Amino acid sequence: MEIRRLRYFKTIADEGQITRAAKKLHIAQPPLSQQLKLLEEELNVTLFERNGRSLILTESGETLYRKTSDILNGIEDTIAEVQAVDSGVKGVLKIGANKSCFAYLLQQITHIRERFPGVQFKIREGDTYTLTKEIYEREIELAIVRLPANDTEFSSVLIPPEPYMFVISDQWEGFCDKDSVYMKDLDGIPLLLLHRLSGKGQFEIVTDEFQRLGFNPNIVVECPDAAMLLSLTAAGTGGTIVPKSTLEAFSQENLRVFHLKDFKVQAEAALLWGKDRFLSKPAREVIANMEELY
Amino acid sequence: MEIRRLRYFKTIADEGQITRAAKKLHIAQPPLSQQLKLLEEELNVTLFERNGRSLILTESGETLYRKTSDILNGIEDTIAEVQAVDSGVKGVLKIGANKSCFAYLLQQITHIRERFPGVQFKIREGDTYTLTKEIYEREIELAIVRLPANDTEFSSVLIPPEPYMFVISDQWEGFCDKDSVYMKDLDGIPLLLLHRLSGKGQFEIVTDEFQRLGFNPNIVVECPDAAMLLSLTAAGTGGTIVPKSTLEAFSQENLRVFHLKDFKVQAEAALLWGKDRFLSKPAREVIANMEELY
DNA sequence: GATTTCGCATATGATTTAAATATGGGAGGT
DNA sequence: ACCTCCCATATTTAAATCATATGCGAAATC
Repeated sequence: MEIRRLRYFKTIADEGQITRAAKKLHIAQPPLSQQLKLLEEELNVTLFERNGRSLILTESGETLYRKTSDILNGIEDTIAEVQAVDSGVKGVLKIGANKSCFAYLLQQITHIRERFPGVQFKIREGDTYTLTKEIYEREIELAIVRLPANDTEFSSVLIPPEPYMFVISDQWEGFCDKDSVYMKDLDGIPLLLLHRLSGKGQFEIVTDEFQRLGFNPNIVVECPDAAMLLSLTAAGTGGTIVPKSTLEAFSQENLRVFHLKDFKVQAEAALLWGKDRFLSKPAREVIANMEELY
Repeated sequence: MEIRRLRYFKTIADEGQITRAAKKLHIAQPPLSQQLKLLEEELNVTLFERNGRSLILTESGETLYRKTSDILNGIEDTIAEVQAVDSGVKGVLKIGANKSCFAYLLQQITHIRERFPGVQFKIREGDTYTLTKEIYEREIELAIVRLPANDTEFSSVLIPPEPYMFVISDQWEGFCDKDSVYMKDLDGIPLLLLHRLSGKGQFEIVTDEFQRLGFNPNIVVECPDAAMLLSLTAAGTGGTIVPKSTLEAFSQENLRVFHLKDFKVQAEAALLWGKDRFLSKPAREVIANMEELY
């Protein structure tokens, strides 16, 4: 049973006449008579009682008529929904980010919510390795992660490097009173560092930098979660080194923040997605927005 | 959006491959590729992400896929239901009858319930005039009525005439003790007669018969409802004259029944339906059954 | 009651649409 | 590097749909 036939049938039933229905459908009368006949033959059912010039629905016809509206409306709704999803008006954006990149994620979510208020978000958190794997397995479309990352299978928008900041509790006694420090000032301070679950990451970058300057850092905590790290820091466990934007996302009370004057390495992050992957409208919008911003 | 396309789409999604889907659909691969493309163009949406030889549903595609089953099932169910209604397996038989013809109606309902257990009944009760009007207005398909009736607009199956019976309460004192009586025996007995709301009917037939024999009946009740009539009779109000079958339908306690030896007129009834009207399967079955029986 | 009007049905030719065959190209697998 | 598998395009063939012309019967009008 083709939908055109159903639509024809409904119009005939509505108009109570083939001729009038044909006009409404912008076709000639004979093909409409023919299509009705074909529908009846296909269903092997008499749909209209023809008596002279009057058409009256049979019981089978009534039955079909009652269902027809549901079917046609269902199809129209489906088309509308599919197009809404495609246009990004509706849908789910599955996106991941490192905790330390949460500030960027926050920014993009805000942006998408303005452009496409109907879009839902499924957010994954994890280290760069985990998230790239999840892109590969299509569990997420996009990820905002700290570099380095395997970029042979991913396209990316680079986010401008941002400085690492040193953070320590404002209750910490005997620390310098300016707003920037040198690496040597950290000597002896217990350090809490971000640690990735696998692969080379910031932990290695920071420790390498210490080694370059000839220090041997006193690392007391390695933690993969930036929010936890800052919480521990605020509690006075020690000092930590995090990218600047991380501080914006997880702003915490009782923290003092310092520039690190001779810490040359900067935190690099990027928005990643699968090479040649189909991307939803919201995903494309995030990419476009990132490219414009950075 | 044509259903064929939807079916094709669903098959492709199920099989995850155009080639395999084409085999399942018993068509060649190229037209299937083409139809998928046309569907995408029609919706202006990308349904599958094509990457080399793999087809993966996009979010829009997923959305469409989820709805497609509902739509296709809905259509199949509808077809099945329409055909069921047409074949009489399901449906509503709208039928009317005089109260005095209720025995025939009972018989036919029993018959249809055996043949088509799914059929529902809408029963109208009324006098012949009312019921023929209801046929004309399509409120009922069939009517079993006492004659005479306007037969220019109706087709009919005649039911063999049946004798009128005289009925009186068994509490009635001083009445004859045989099982048949003559009209003259009714002289003086208060009579309760069926009366139609309009047109000429049994009331006139019975009174005419009395006049033919030179009696002047003592009519104390005129009532259009046979069941009420018999109830009044059982209560000892008087005697009544009804067709034999009526007694079978509304069998009542405490009644004595007599043949009327010199009452020549017999009760005539018929099954009526609109000339050239479309009739449902159950209606046609009732007609066939009636024709066979009588 | 004759005539006109209206609406459905059929027939035939034209147009559009779908399917089949043949073929090319790109991604995986060997 | 080769072969295999699968999708896409091009072209031809078949089928379905539509339009035009026309006939027929029932209602409406005079």
